[in-house]
Amino acid sequence: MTTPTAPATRGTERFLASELAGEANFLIARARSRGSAEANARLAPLGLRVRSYSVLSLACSGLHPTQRELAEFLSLDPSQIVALVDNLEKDGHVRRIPDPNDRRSKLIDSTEAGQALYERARALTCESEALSLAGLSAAEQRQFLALLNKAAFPPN
Amino acid sequence: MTTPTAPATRGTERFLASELAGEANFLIARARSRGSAEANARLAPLGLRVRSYSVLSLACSGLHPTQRELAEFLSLDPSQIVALVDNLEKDGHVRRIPDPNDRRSKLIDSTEAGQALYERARALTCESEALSLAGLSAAEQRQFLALLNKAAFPPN
DNA sequence: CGATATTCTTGAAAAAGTCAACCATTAATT
DNA sequence: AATTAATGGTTGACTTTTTCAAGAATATCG
Repeated sequence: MTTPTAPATRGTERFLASELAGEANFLIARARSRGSAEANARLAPLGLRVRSYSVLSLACSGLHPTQRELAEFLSLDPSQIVALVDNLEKDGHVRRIPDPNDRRSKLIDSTEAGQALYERARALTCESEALSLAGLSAAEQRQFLALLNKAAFPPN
Repeated sequence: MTTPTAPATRGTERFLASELAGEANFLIARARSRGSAEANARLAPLGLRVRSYSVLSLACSGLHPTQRELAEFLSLDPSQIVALVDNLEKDGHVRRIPDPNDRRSKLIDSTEAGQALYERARALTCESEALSLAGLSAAEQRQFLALLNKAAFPPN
C-alpha cells in the first residue's frame, strides 16, 4: 500500500519532517541551487550563465548602472563585476561608458548584439522559471514573487 | 521633495523596476546571498557554516541519513558530503555508522557533543532567519515558508 | 556466475566568493 | 587653495564552492 508507482523525489521525503526542512535559509538555498542549475543549463548554448545574464539584463535595462551599482544590486563583490563586464565586453555585448558626472565610475550599456542576445536569453530564463515554479498555481506564483521581493530587499 | 532622510538601500531602488528584479531566480539568489552571509557570520564562532550546519542538523534528526540521502536532500555532490562529514567527524560531532542493510553506505549520526553544538547553532540560525524575514509579517512569513517549500520540492 | 548499478571516496579543474592594496578621482576639512 | 579623507574601478592572491571523472567495495539482476 505504499507508492505503487515510482517515488517522485525518491527517498528524501522522510526528511521533510526534519527541523532543517522548516528553515527558510535551507529552503531558499535548495530552491536556488535547483533553479540556477536549471537556468544555467538553458543559458549554456548562448555562452551565458545566470551571473553574466543578470549583468547583461541590467546593461540592457536602459538604466545605465555603474559597476558599483551592479555589485550592490547583485550582491557581488566589485571585483567580480570587473570580470563579468570584461567578458561581456570582450564578446561585444556590453560597453563601458565614462560617467559624465564622475570620471571614476563607468556606466554599463548594452550593444545591439547584446540586446539581441538578451532577448533570447530572457526567453530561456522565463521558461526556466516557469518550470521551477510549476508546483505553484498562478496566484501562488504572484504571491511568492511578492514575498520574495520583501525577503530580497529587506527594510534594514 | 525627494527623500529628506537618508536613503535605505542607497541607490539601488531604481533597479527595482528592471525586468531582472521581477525574475524569481534573481530574487532567490539575492535572498540566499544575504541570508547565508548573515547566518554564516553568526555560526562562525561555533566553527560552523550553513553547509556544515545543515549536515549536523540532519545528523541530529534521529533519521540516520546516508551520505547519499544527504547529498540529494541538500542538493550537493556526494563528494562534498564526504568532506563535510569528515570535518564534523574529526571534531567529534558526528559519527559514521555502517548501514546494517547495505555495507556500501554509511549512516550519519550525531554524538552528544554534536547534539549540544546543534542546539546552540539552531538558536543562532533561528535568530538569523527572524532578522532576514523581518520585513514580513508573521502571516506573510508562514505563507512564504509554505510557498518556499513548494518551490524547493517541486513535483517534477 | 556475470553484468550492471550503486555508495563512498579521491583527485583535479572550473567557478564563485573574499580580501587587501593600488590608482585616479571626488568630496570634505581646514 | 591645500591637505585629507572617501569612493569607484582594477589587480592579485587566496579560500571556498561546484562540477566531473574515475576507482574500490558492495549490491542487484539476468
